[in-house]
Amino acid sequence: MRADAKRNRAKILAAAEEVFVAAGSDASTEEVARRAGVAIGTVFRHFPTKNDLLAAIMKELADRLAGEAETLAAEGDPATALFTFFAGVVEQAAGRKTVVELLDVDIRVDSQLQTMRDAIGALLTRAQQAGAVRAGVRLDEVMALLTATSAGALRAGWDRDLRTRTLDVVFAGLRPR
Amino acid sequence: MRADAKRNRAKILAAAEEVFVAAGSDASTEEVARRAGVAIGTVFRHFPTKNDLLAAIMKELADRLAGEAETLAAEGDPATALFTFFAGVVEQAAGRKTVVELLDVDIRVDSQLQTMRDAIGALLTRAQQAGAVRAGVRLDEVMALLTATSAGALRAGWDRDLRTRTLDVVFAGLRPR
Amino acid sequence: MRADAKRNRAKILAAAEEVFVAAGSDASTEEVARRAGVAIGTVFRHFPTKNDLLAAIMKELADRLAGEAETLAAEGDPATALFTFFAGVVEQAAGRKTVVELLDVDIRVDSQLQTMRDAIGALLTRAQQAGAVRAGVRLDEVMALLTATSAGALRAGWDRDLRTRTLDVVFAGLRPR
Amino acid sequence: MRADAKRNRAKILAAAEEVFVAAGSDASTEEVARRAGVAIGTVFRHFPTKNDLLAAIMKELADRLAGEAETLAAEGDPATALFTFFAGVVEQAAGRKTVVELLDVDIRVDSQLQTMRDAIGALLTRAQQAGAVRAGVRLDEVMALLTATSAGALRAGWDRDLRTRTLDVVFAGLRPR
DNA sequence: TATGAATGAGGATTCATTCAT
DNA sequence: CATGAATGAATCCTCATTCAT
Repeated sequence: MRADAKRNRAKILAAAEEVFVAAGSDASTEEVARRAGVAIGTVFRHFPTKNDLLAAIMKELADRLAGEAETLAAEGDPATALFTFFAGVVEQAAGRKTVVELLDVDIRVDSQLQTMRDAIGALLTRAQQAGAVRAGVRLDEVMALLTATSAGALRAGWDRDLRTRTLDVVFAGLRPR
Repeated sequence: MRADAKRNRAKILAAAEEVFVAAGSDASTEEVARRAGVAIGTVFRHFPTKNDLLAAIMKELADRLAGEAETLAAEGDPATALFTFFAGVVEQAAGRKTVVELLDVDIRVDSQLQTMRDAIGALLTRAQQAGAVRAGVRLDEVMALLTATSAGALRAGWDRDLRTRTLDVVFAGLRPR
Repeated sequence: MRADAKRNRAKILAAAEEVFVAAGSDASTEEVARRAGVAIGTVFRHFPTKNDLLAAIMKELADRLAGEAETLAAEGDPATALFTFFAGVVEQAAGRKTVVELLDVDIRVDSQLQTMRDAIGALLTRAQQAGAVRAGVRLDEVMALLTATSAGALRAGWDRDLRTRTLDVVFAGLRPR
Repeated sequence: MRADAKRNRAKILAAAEEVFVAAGSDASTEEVARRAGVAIGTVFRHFPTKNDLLAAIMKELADRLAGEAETLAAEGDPATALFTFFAGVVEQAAGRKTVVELLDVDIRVDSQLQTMRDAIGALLTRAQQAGAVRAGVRLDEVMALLTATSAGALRAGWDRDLRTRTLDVVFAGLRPR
């Protein structure tokens, strides 16, 4: 791929994230093109269908989150890393920096997203080994809570205080009694 | 309003709930009319815009939930009523019996929904008085968790086991240490 | 169907015939709407896809031709009726009064067009019984020649003289030696 | 023109014939480029518009047919050469080996195609001199019948038997009584 | 009031053509 | 000269909304 094409691809992805986060996944592809500063044809050259574009955003997001989770698993304090990660994701959602709406679609099914699940799974295991999370908790419900609260923060527009208080409850629920 | 008009209004609301729950809020108004057995013009006579129709469904839902909450507040065990209610809402969402997607839109703003908030607030207060919920927990985060988990159950299609395990965490987080 | 709707349907069909004959079957549906004096949505309400519209024109044409053939079979001179009909079809094609382009699509397959085939078959049989057409000639090649010459007259714009001379050859080929 | 450019031109023409015959003349130029193994820009460098490309194919076809006709005129039996040529063209059309769709566009107008007309004219003259074709038959209707039956064989997909029977009628019509 | 036909803006997608690399 | 990315007009189709019947 040529340099300018790669640059455009990135611009389109960035614009798409903004647009779809702001207006939901039925915002128009035209709007994405406008925000990216390219013609509509360019969007479709890079992503042959609108769905491909949405999938690409999802993949990007999953990769980014997986990276963050892996870093924390490698470097962070096992007792707090999961909570740090969790809060960070919700924070990003609230800041419209990510596309949480897409998180709850097929997240357990799509093999492309397995990496992210694995990374978060590692955080969970380490937190449990450190005694920071109850042994009975499984990855499934952690993912469920993560997507649910991220989506809430994003769509319902929870303010900072509400986010904190809500996560307090969730984290308390995860900790051993 | 004439009797047949009132009957039509009810038919339309019922059809709209079915349709929007089944196909998301961008199902067509035509589809609602078809399911209700009326012509499209009749739908728009009762609800001048599609948004009005969605709002009416939301109101209906809020009223129904408020009723359930009030009943539980009046008759239920203060220590468990909130949890019972909470689980019931999530269960309805999972069973597509309600329109949770709409719950997180303006739920604190819309004065029409105040009643529901109040009813749930009463459940919370009583649970705290009974020592079943930590004193520091506020209604805002309870609502946040309720909408977030309901939406998750609905959209992401959590199965019964996952719903239970997820709510276990939330409820543990609400209880005193 | 309401009276105005029926009127519009007819206007659309007429416009479509004109447009598709003039510009080929990839003329735009917009153009048809414009020519019919209705909005684009009206065209699609009557014919949900462009293909449905093309099919409807074809059906209309087939019905009209079947009617003409039946009339001639009932009333005309057996020895000349087939030739009269044949020449009439080619003449209509030349006058852009019909949509010959569509004739050669699936004409033997589509059951809706069977009627027309049958009517022309009757003409052929009677012509053979009257000794005006060789016994060995089958309906298939008559249809083939009919569509081929009609399409030629339409698309290649044969003038009157050329049409006559071309049909002279064909008719001579059909007659007994 | 450089050697590689000439080679590209040929590759493009060959690919275009394949593509347009297979998918009709509204196949995309991209598809032609892909089949030719060149970039889209190269196609447009050689043929500034899609129409130019179609015209070039037509010219090629006309030249090839003219060649065949000339060979037959020089070497063949005058009494059968025209029929042989005629049947050969229809056969090629049926075998998708040529682009008959284009034959009926401006075939009398375009001076580039005069050669082909002349060659077929020679076949006709010789056939008439040999007494194999009626004296009154003119080149125009022979061309008309040729294009009409070729187009029919191509587009309507006449099978071998139907082609034979149809040409039998045409040839009978051309012969003296 | 109910009906359902008409409207027309909007949206996804395609493709001939241009032009920077 | 070749490449292939970018352009943007054009096309099919959908759907909220209006309005004649």
